[in-house]
Amino acid sequence: MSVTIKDVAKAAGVSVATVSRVLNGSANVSDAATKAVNETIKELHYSPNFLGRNLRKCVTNSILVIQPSSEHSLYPKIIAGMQEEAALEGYDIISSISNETREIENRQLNMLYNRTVDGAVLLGTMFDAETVNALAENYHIALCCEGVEGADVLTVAVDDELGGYDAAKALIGLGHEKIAIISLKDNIVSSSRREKGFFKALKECGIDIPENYVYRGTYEYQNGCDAVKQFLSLKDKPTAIFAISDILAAAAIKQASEMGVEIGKELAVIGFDDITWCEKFIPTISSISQPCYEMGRLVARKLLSNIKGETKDKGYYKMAHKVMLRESTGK
Amino acid sequence: MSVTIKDVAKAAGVSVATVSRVLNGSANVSDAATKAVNETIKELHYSPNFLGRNLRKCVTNSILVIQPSSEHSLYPKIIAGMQEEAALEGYDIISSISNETREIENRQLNMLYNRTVDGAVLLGTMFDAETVNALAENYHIALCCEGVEGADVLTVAVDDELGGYDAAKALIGLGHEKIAIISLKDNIVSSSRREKGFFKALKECGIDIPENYVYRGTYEYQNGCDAVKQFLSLKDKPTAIFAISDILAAAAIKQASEMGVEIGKELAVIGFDDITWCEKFIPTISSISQPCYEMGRLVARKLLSNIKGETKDKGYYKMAHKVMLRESTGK
DNA sequence: GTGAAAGCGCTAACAC
DNA sequence: GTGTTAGCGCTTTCAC
Repeated sequence: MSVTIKDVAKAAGVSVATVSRVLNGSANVSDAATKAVNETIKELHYSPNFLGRNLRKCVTNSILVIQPSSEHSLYPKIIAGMQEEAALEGYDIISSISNETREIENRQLNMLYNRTVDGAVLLGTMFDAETVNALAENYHIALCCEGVEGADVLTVAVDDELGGYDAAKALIGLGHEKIAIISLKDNIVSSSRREKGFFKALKECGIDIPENYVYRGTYEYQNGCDAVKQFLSLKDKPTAIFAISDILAAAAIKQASEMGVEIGKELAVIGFDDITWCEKFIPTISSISQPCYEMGRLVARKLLSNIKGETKDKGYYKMAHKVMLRESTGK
Repeated sequence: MSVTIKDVAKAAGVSVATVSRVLNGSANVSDAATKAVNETIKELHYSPNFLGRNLRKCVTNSILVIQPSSEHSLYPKIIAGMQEEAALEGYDIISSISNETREIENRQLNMLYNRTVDGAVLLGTMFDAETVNALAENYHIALCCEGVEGADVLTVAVDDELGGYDAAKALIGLGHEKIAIISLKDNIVSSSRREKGFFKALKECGIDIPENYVYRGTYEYQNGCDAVKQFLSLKDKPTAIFAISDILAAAAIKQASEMGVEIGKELAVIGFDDITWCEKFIPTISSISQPCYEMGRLVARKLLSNIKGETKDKGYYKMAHKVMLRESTGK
């Protein structure tokens, strides 16, 4: 059906080996042969079948990235960084979405098992340390954005604890002492670290918050609304809120606004991640910024280096975050 | 290095053919053999190498989807729909981002040329009709979300013209007559159709708008701001704006708010696409909703049917949109 | 019900 | 500088 290397060889009057050599720019091929082959390739619209090539070479030149969710606007930026870096080595990045489902995630990892890709990057995984470690034992994988507690796997992420710490410090620095937090019920590494850093900062500054200043739910937008409803129903209302994600921060802001609270004046809100909408929102949202693009580049570079066998890097790389203060925390 | 079908055959005491039969559930294999093979597979942690399988079968069971941009929040929903539908047929969806660059898009289409995927869906392409047609001639491709004028290729999209028409009608229905539009300078099919529909509605209702009620720029957020600055600097200001994308609508709203205009009262704004943030924004944004998930499902189903050779469908499927009225157009 | 063997398209020894 | 050939891992006829 489709034109193969054999067809090209025949039409160009050379052997398949020569065609292959031209294709791969390897070894010595006479100018005449090179020209003949290249012309024939164009004429016949030949494109090498990578299934054959990859099978033979035992590489695919592509790596998979699995996104747990499609709604998280950091991921595309990370992937863009990976793409840029991977392209330098002739690698493609292909991505898929697991919908935070272990079953789907595993199905997608099949590409790793069945050698359709050379490696995989998990932007947050549903697997536990044991599973991830076993995976890393046999394949080239890396975690990005979200580590796994106890995993001994190449990881690139911000220092979430320090991020949470800095968020709290920023609020304290603005004079707040009644600070509430919107966090997660589930024990997600990044968020529990952010929470940990938050409390560490409070403790350092001698600030003690009541239990009902802590709301734990899910990442869902609605949870941010519910949290604020709880906070604003208290007789002693908080004057500031740290939300462990921007979506929750946006929800908190919207809910508070609807309840007539002036954001940035009566109530300060800071989020985490610094998604694009933070500076498009009304008011603009303060946040902790992750260097997504750089994270993507780094994780790709490290993983590729592992794949190429140059290293067997299982390091945990902590990237520097930035505190972005905007209208939601006052001016 | 890694365990192959041969290893399994040897360990299980059968031939590779039998292992293959068990793997594919094909033909008759004795219970004993089946059991032996399955057990050996588990023991050896065997996973078939798809490069071999795919090469042999001339299929990859995966289709590629190319996103022009990573910032468009409709795409993930469309892809989710595709994934769901494709899974039914045992197909994987893998995606990549072209950054609206023809060169990158073409590089990613290599996966199609070199048979790494069985087909591709383009969520808006930088290619012209001729190129797209040539592509469709030799490969299985489909367009989704964004058609190409003059292309004879399987396409799934909303009726953009009708969408623009309905948006204008909605504003007119709310009593507006001074209606401005934020559109694109570039001749992108979807936006020019939206614009066309907009003007059609105006004409039908005998409404004539001055030239400076029309702002044409890019998809960039900043353009929405600039547009509003222009509109609000006029002595005869518009009372309503139709933005051909939600990002531009959000920008318009933010800019107008900052200039002290009360959205929904003094100025109505309606966007297009109905991205998630429309109902999270302050105020919530009216928009024209696209049935993303369904579009993804349909395009996957149709493309797969083409791939399977059941059809050679080059139809243009128009999906029904919905008008979502929210706070930005008044209550 | 099972095995032997051909061959998918390609690359890389090896020989000349 | 070039051709011949083995073989990557797999499926599938074709015998038996």
